[in-house]
Amino acid sequence: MILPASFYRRQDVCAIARELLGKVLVTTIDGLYTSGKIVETEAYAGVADKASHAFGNKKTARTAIMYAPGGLAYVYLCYGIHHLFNVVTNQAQIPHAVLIRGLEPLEGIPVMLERRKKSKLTPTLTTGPGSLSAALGIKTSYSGLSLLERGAIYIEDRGTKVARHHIVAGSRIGIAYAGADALLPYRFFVRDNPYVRR
DNA sequence: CGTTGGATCTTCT
DNA sequence: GAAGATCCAACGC
Repeated sequence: MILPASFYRRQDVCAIARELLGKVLVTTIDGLYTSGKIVETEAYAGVADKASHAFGNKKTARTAIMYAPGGLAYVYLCYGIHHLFNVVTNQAQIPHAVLIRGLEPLEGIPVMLERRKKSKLTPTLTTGPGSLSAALGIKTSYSGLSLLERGAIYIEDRGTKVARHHIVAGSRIGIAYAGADALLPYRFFVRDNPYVRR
């Protein structure tokens, strides 16, 4: 089943990030169906989190959708090249989000290989947030899209459970500028999964 | 195997 | 005008 609004609109963004592990991200973009199991996520805890785009209640044209009720996509461009896919969580005016960082390919693998211009399946196909977005066809133009219906992008629960002892928490990647907040254990991933960045 | 640097462009100062 | 929630090919060891 597609994850409902009640899943996304809870208070605890870290719990949501942890529970997204094992769920399936599905896209139908340019008429092509692709999917993959989520194996790595990061939580961004809104106005008090220095690593978040919404730190200090900052609102810009780009970050505005983070202030919408949970259940939307937040996609933005990083380093001018990479489209990073996030899920908006919590209630309206509380700009929490979860970055999807790693995916284990399930369906549409030939399509993903074509989009990444690769000839064979290796973990680099969908390891890392920029790579997985490219493989699934996600672009910044999809920012603000609802994940609650069977549209271009949604997230499903297919009954896959990740055992608690297979989930590891650690510090987030690439946010050294956030000072003490860079040390928070807001990154979650599946232990020993090849599609998690080492 | 570890390190380095180039690609590329939106966003905010 | 500078920096950024990155990736990977090309090196040197």
